[in-house]
Amino acid sequence: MTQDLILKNISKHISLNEEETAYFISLLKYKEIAKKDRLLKEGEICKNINYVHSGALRAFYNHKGDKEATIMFAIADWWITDMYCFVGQKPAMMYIEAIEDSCLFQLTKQNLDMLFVKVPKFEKFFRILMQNAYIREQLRILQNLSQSAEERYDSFLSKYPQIAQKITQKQIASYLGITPEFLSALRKNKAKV
Amino acid sequence: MTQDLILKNISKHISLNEEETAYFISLLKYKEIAKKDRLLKEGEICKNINYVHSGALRAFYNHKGDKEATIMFAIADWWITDMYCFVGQKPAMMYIEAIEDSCLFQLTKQNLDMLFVKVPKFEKFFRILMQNAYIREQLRILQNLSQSAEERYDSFLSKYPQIAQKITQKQIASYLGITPEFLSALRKNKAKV
DNA sequence: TGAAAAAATTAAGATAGATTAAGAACCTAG
DNA sequence: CTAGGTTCTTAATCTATCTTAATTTTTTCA
Repeated sequence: MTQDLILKNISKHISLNEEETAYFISLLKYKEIAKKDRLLKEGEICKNINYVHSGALRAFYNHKGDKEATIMFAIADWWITDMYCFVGQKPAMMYIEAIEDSCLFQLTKQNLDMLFVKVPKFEKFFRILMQNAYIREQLRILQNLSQSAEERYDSFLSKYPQIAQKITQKQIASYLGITPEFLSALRKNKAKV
Repeated sequence: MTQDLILKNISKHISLNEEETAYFISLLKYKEIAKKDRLLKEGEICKNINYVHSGALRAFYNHKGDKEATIMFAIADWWITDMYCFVGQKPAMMYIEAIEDSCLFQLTKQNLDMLFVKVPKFEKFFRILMQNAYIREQLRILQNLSQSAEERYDSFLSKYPQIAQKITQKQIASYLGITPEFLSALRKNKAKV
């Protein structure tokens, strides 16, 4: 367990002195989670924002108790939470589940708020993090509105090859908004050509 | 032309003293735009982020020269830009068009960057703005993945009644990701019941 | 005010993608 | 190493939504 990676992630956008670094580290909680275990369940208060040190996670929404809609994947060096419920400390709408054994650093809402007060530079860091997340989601919407399932599958593979390796077809399908059966048919078609 | 509204918008999340207020106002450019005119065209560098003082705007992506995908609407007291292209000062992917005669306050990227340096509180303001935008887009993705066109139409009407009044069926359809013909059929169905 | 343009509706035929069901190929835990 | 559970595939059938095209209604602006 080392904070090197998360500090490097932070240093992409802001520089911290020793004191600030030490304070930041003091607020982090280290957590290991086994494959298939859940970090967050629907209805629970979403207490933490999570930095993925290693492993892979998936956030999904369980629609009417059966169909799963995958909201996002997160692999090493990504941040993940149910942002809506985290910022409002409301019961979660989604599940967050480990796809592999994973190591995380967690920040509670309370600690993050303290961090913003004591080291205001972190406002900038999270401003950029939220900005990038917004841009990513907006691009995904644009693709969902304008592309066919096959085009979206191709985009996904070329944009997130490292993620595609780690997950099942079923999970890819639930991210693309199609059934696993239809994805299977798409793949068969592509293989032919 | 008065900055009251935009200052009130800012004061929802941060407080400014007189000097900061004056400096902020000095960076704003006031702009009026007539219905149907375009604030931004595909390929142009996206120079500004825009606060809507009055009126209404629509951001859309023009897919393969024909189908339009509406990314967002913005009415009074909203902010709008092509965020991806604004932050990277890249050629825009989208069009931004006035739905009605509108009045805006604009901030260039350069002025916004200066603002962040001189009044770091604005990092917090934009952190919250981006956070809310991210949450909104993520919720929209969730709905696109898990709901039928009719359910999305109902959500849109109940979430944005003020916007729904100002726009055409065609624009609603392009926001929902369906054809105007199909939306018309949905509406006919609802009217029956 | 009236002509032209744009939007909305209707309806018929087409299709992308869903559903169901069954078998084959895998994990994974005991 | 094996049994039971997932996951993946295949194929038939079904359905939500698209396409096209014609007609009506509404809006625009000269």
